[in-house]
Amino acid sequence: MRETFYITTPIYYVNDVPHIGHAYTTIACDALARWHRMKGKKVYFLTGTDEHGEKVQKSAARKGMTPRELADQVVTNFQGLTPALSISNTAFIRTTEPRHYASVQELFRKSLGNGDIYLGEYEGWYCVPDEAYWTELQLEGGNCPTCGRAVEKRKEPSYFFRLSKYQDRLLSFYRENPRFIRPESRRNEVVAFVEGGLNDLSVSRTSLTWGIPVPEAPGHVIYVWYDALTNYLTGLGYPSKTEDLATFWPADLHMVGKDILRFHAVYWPAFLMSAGVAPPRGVFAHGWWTVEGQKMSKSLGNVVDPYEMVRKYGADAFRYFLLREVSFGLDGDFSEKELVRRANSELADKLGNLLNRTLGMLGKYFASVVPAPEAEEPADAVLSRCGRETAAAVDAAMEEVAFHKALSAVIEFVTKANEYVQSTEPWTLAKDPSKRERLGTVLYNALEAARIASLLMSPVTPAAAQRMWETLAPGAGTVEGALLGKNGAWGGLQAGITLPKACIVFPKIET
RNA sequence: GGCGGUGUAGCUCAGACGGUCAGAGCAUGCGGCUCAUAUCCGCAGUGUCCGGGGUUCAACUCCCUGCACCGCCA
Repeated sequence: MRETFYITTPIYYVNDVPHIGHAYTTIACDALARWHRMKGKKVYFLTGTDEHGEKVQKSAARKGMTPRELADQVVTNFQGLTPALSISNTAFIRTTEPRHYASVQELFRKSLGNGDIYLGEYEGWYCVPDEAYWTELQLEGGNCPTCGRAVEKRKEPSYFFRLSKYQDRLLSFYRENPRFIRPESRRNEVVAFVEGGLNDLSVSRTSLTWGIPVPEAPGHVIYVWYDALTNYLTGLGYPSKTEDLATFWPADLHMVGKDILRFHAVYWPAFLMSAGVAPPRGVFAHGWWTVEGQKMSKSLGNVVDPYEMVRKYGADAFRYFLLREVSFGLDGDFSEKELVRRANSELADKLGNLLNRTLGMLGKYFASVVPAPEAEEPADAVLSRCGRETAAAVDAAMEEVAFHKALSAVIEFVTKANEYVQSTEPWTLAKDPSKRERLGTVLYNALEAARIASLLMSPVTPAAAQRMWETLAPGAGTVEGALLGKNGAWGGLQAGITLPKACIVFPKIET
């Protein structure tokens, strides 16, 4: 097992307003980061913002600000996601930072130096009023797709990256690293795309001013993807030979939405190969959300605001729903009714109630002091085995980035634990003084199941898991500091300690 | 137009190498418990496994074909 884990979100375009898509990617990364930390790895988790380009420049001009002033103002929309969604990122990068300029220019120089970047001419359909280029395909009825006005063919000098040269190297890279692109179906698409041949890529513009200057080429500004993708390297300190860079590069996983898979799975490794830097180990393309059965769009006014969801339901329930509802990688439908249903039925009624009902009996029958487990009966063995198997199943699921599988395994285990309580009937045992040892054993096992479950849930519902953890393991530190190997073993619940009489971890959401 | 994928209970989906594979969850109906956040547990279903051919002793599972939907590319 590798001892380190470097995971990234895409950098979000600062001109956008955060929506469920941003939240989704970030939450998925956070759950993985937390999981790998729990396995004892050193984790670096990077997120940030993309702040250059046409749109920022124009928005700023409209507001009478410099692009940088605007960026400084709106970057907080994304930085605020960290506390709101309980995100545990290591760092937050902005492409307007001087260190990023140095990083991009250095990478650019490398490819310029070996001839992979050359000066050519970019030609496209230009909309004068919008100051934007469009490709033949993007045009609508021969006109600008955003304003509908006529476009004209224009040329400008541009630096190109010799992407065409990398077709074979990319294909063999995919072959040698079958898990580089996931899920499988997306991998096939990318391979087919590359097999179809690659065109050289325009990586600079003279029609743009808000961006990173091409070194020694006045008037040229580095264009979108070359600038944006490089953030993953800058975040670790590139081009300085920092300890972080040595420790964490190549990245283990770039988490992306399916719309930007190609840039990450084709362009990015090619840029790196050219510059003599190792390509990342993995890219995972996740799906999109519809909202209440409809496509999410500004014009429909159904854009889901993550801040509002957190205000209404709490970060844990929101995170849980996003990762539980769909097979990770596929599209899903976001429905508040479904969110509430899942949170109430699975988090409150099954998981929360397992803990609370058991604490109630512990208070009543043992003055809240945890008894030591005595002679093991078959039902106990079944439960503890299930606990161990669940931990292994969650581990396997997280390795394949299948959050839905991990979570359904935990809920299944919790259901088994509730069945265990139901079938052992501690309330009946309590009426017979000769069954006191058995009663103690049953309650111990039920509490232990809740403790294991809280640990396994912690990457997805960190705040609630923490409440459970400090209830069941008082003084044992935070759940974030817990290790799966050490704290996840069955029997970790300490006998003799006094626990609270009740603990409502997930209040029911009233509708 | 090219390549790839999907089509299984009302809904969302699982179904390794063809023979207890016809399943789970939700929703629905009925029953049980009482420790608990009116929570938990049990039982019961319903299915032309998209249509049509074929291979086989045997196909939801393999092959061909038709239809529908989706993705990527052009």
